[in-house]
Amino acid sequence: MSPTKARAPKRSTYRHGDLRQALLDAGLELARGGGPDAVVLREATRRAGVVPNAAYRHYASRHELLQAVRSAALAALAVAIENELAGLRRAGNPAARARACLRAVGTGYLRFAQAEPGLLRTAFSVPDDLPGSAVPEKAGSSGLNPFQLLGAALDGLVDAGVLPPERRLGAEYLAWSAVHGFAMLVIDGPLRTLSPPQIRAIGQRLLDMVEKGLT
Amino acid sequence: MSPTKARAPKRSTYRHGDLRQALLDAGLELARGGGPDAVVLREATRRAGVVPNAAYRHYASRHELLQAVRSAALAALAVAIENELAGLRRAGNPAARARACLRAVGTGYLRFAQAEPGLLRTAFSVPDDLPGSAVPEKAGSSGLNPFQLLGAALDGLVDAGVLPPERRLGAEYLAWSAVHGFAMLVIDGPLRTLSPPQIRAIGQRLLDMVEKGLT
DNA sequence: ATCGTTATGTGGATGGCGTACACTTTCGAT
DNA sequence: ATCGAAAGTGTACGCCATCCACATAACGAT
Repeated sequence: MSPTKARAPKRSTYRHGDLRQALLDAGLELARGGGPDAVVLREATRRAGVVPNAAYRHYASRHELLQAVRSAALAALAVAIENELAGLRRAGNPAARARACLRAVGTGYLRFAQAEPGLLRTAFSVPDDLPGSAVPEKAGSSGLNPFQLLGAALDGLVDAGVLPPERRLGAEYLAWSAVHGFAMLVIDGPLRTLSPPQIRAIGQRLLDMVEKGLT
Repeated sequence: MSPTKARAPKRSTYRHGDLRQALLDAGLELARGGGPDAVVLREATRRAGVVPNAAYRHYASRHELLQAVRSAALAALAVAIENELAGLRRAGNPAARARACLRAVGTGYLRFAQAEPGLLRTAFSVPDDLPGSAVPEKAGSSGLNPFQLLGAALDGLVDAGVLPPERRLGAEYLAWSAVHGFAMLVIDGPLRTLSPPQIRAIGQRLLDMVEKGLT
């Protein structure tokens, strides 16, 4: 018979090389497909070609692995936003440019939500226990997290004279809430069944609302 | 010794009476405390004083029970919003009244989010598989679900001449996104650590933004 | 080069979970 | 009184996270 219980994963080297990273990658893949609940420790070790317990040499628990996946997912979101910002054609008018920046942050967020719903859900899933800081630490390639990218865009609006300075404080929360809420309702909420074009259209109107309501 | 394995739950009657409802209640209680993941079938049956498998006479799977809990949680949200609307002092000006209605829907939503975070998270958790309609069916005591209550408030704005009719279509999505997103970020997102007064203040500004951005 | 030390994986076990199948008890219609 | 369906129980399986003891390979001091 073929060995039904191939318990010991076959690997040329006893050492794995970089199991920690391999587990993170596997976890990200799982999260991509099924959100935070799909990040199953045993499955991650399976994919890394290693016995379940090996994971505990690198993460104290499933929650720690999940936390690492969360951070990575958040960083991926930051990268997506940065890409959106990078693809921005620079309009002459500073005010228009500042507005475009804010919109780019929003559309980057929404684009990511549609492209990687599992990762977005994971990034913002509850950390089960950890108190955690008010705002995520992890950063994208530019060293900024999504929240900071949004803040920068808002600063730009103030500099361009579009947003009155007295309305700047806490404005991140307002803009973020609108975009995040829409993303969530679209990903797994009641707006799930809207067609992609509908979603894009409403997304644009949402950004209109934010822009108008904020300034 | 006390019987370590009290397998057969002690009940005077072999029949339970209304196990279906008892399981729903237990599930709601679990969801209240820990969100959708806390709705554990075995624990629900335990609380109902019944063996795990008994649940399958009333729900085909854990997911079906969870779905029932979801509906109940959504109905609870609708009730909370209705209460907020009921407590509204009727201003003379129709326009002001319509605005107050919209605000009441928003504040009811946010109040519920703070009072029952577990239920709100459960109400909007992903239904795992079911396609489901675009908008929840279940209703509060007035027979309307939260989405419909919001729609009614927006209709009122149009009637009062505050909201241009051409902006009415899809306006629910915009308002809902903002409020829902804020609720989510506050419940288990990065805004978790804000103080309740801060939250209330920002919540009001959020509603300002929606009102201004929408009309 | 040798030899511990220690980091890293393995094996085996425990208890919780969802759920399938077969059995038993009770209720209500006949 | 009888019998069939409805509701609960028992047993079992496989999956999960995690604990403990053990094995092995890589590395640094000698």
